Amino acid sequence: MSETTPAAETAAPHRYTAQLAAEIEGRWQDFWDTHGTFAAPNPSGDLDADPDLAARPKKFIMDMFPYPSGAGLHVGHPLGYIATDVYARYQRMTGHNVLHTLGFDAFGLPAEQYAVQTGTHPRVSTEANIVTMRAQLRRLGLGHDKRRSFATIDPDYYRWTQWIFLQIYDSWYDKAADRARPIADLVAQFADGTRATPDGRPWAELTPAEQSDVLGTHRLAYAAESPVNWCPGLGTVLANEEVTAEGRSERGNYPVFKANLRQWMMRITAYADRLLADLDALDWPEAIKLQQRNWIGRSEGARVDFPVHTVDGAPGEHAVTVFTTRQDTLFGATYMVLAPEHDLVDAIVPAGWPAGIPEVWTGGHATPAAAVAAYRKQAASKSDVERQAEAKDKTGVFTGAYAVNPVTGEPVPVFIADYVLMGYGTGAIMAVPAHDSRDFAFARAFELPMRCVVRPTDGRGEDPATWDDAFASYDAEIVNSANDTVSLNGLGVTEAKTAITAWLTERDIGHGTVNYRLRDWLFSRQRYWGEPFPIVYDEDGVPHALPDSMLPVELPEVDDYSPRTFDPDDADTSPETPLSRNADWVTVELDLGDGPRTYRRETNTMPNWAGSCWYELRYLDPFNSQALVDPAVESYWMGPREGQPAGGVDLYVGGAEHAVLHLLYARFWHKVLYDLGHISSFEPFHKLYNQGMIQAYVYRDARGIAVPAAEVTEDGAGTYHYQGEKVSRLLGKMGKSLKNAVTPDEICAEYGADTLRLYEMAMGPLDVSRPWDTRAVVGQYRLLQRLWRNVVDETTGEVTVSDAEPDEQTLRALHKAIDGVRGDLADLRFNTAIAKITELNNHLTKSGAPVPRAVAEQLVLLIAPLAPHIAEELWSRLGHPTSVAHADFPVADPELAQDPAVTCVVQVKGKVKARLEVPPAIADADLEALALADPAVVTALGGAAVRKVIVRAPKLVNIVV
RNA sequence: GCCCCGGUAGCCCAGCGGAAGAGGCAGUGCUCUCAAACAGCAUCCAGCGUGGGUUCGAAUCCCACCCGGGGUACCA
Repeated sequence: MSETTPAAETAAPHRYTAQLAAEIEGRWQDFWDTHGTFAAPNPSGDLDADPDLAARPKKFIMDMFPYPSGAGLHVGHPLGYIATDVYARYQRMTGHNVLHTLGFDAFGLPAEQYAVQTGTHPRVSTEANIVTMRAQLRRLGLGHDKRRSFATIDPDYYRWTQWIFLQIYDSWYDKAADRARPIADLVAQFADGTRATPDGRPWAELTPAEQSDVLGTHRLAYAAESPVNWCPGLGTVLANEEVTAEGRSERGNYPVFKANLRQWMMRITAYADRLLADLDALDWPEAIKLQQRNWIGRSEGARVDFPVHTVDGAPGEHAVTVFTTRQDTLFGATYMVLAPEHDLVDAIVPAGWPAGIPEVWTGGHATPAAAVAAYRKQAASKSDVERQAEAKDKTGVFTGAYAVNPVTGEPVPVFIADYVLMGYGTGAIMAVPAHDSRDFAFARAFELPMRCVVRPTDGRGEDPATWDDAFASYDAEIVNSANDTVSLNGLGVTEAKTAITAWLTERDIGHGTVNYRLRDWLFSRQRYWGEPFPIVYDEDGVPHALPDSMLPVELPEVDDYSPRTFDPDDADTSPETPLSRNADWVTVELDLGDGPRTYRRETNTMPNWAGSCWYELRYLDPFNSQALVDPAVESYWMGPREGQPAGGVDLYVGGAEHAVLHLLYARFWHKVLYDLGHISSFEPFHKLYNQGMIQAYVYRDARGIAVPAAEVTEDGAGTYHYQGEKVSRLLGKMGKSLKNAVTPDEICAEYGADTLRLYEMAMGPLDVSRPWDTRAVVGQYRLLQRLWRNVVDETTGEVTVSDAEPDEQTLRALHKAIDGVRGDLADLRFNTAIAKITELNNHLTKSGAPVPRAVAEQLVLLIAPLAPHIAEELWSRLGHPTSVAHADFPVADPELAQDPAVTCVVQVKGKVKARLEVPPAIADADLEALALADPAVVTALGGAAVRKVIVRAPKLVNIVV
């Protein structure tokens, strides 16, 4: 955009230019800060300031916690922040006490990696980034309650993160009560014998270490040896949720390996059912609910024991338990598969191959043990990518052992194969090749028998030998499924499941069960830049929780905070925690109640999800030093109420990429705190909204390298050039590396923050992704210029509004706009709200006359949530001494919002033949008579008999002949 | 493979059972200007991805398919 020339400035010295916008915006931002315009009062406590405001209905509006990136913001980042700000401002103007603020999620890998790259201490670089980001966001005019902003790295904040960890650590899940309870209750049960210890000895006879181990199997936060995702390239272990389907780290895209390590875990699985069930009460996008449901992966089925005998051993020596959702097909189970890592494999492998087995079963090995060892080695060396790529080609090997199908009594061979996963169900399956496509593929590859036990409904016949794939439908009848004591023949799938489950239960062979895909949450990381655990170990290695008085456990200053990383492909490495290098800090003398003793600190740190698991609660009461949140304050802002049975934040806006990770973890912590009586809501976020992405064109040269988008030229024929060379164009993400980033700072400088806000909101619906187009920004700038001109004389700077009464047409346009804008803003349809404001403003511009004051003021109020700076300025120039932020939003007069006459379309056989101007309240009968009497209609009918008349007063009459 | 979301003027998008268009960008012409930019005024532009169906009537509802985006993936 070109500079305003001196000539133009002379002609219109008071025009709304970027310079004027910048001046106005800076001035009002200062005003808001000075006057605490957006400070939301609490009903009690140290933020209790304004009882009148606190008496209003509340709205708690939140954005997802950003991490303060060192790279700076591009225009895509603030999209959600602007949207929540517009919504919050609208709610504030419609009589609500609105809490809206923004803090920073400043621990974790991104902040640490940035710090490592730039060679500065994470705290220094992170705090500098926060300062930069705060300045960038301030420029947008966001109405945040800045008193309530904090960062997760503030010791005052992570003191409570640690406190919550201890609450979780000191809790267990009481299945009978279906809630978490203090671990002390469990200790009491063990102590008084209500609950037996695992080995039956009295509780008091267990050593402290043994007691600690027993409690560890119940605690909601526990340390355990388990197979975890070890990422040498990052030097840390990762949660399942942080590993992509390709078996790489979500951050950095490094290979991830399975390793058995002692790590902290969170028993989120205890909450699987509630996390699933409570989704129903939430106002979330269905897609996100679906992703959470899939992640939790509840499936109903049965566990069935298959006795296994080896050729050498006695029958029934071992039993392999399988999990199946198709217990109705048990008669069709013709072989079994164990995961290669299954711990029963070694116990059942015989010394030699049984006689007469097909050659493919042995994998060419001389003994079962050799075959198993070779297959295990091969399976372990395969990356998940390879495993996935080869998913269609089933591999495996016979263990040499046979199990007994408990309903048919037939021996079934037991295989190991990597298509059965150790981590799901029991790590063992019964294979029903006729009715499961994976088993079918395996059976074909290994010449295994199939038995049809569900009659196909697609006419393929009952001989699986002739089939191309398994028949897996549920909507069919069971056949070939009977023994001496039970018959499923003729039953449907559902009835058969019930019947066979009852039969299995009666004989103690199996039972109905529910299985979850969800696993416990790996909670420790080998990082410096995270919350330290408030845990120390004594000389016996028994963990001890630190008392409240010793919190926070602050991160020590260290010289070397870098993670120890390794060759990304070297699986034979193990993590080293940066904190362990600091002996002075690790070894500590404490008095935990039995005199001063020497302890060793936990040197893992918490994952970056920890700080974002509960921040919504701290916004409510950020300075409380006695509790994480005052219960009265929590209940005021988040408590359950009409339409929000679980309570929670009224509106939570953020990207869909957090569908599982953050949202699941935060819900889990919230429920624990609820169970322990600290809060009254049992869901953190009532309404969730996912904003779309702002995309941008990526231009690449012949080598495929991105070229600066700003310097690409377009010719008429839709081809693009950079420095004379043809380049390709593709819609993608916006970012520095793609050389297509546009920053809010440059748009603000060019047009002002109000224009940027309007443009981002006008581009399209909030939840849809759309491409950024810098050229189009000027449209919103023009709107603001016209608005300005409708109130202020560009030459003199005088307010030009008249005291005349508005004419009827203008009044109607105004009330129609008010009516529409209210609905649109309340429903986050900012794009259409802006269109309606533009329409009204254009109407006033076209009329040419000075705008009546009454109309100008209402117009300013209408646009105030969207373009708050210009609204404040005009509001002030119109003579109002107070901020527009708490002014009342206009209310439409329903009479005026409706047109006095509407055009009614008269159709004959669906074709428009006449138009009538009728009052909107006209009765159906009157309208029909009017239509039938219309000369054009009479002509069109040509005397034909009228069969039917459809009347949709007042807009349409359709005559069928 | 499966599951979501979306395909309406050159572009971004309204309309979501009843005359295809709310708003914006770009284009074109004109006004202002010495000229240009800015600004203003006017104007051009689609038959709603494709094919079926339901209906008096479909961009809107249903089915199938195509294209684009996202998610997920041997979960027994």
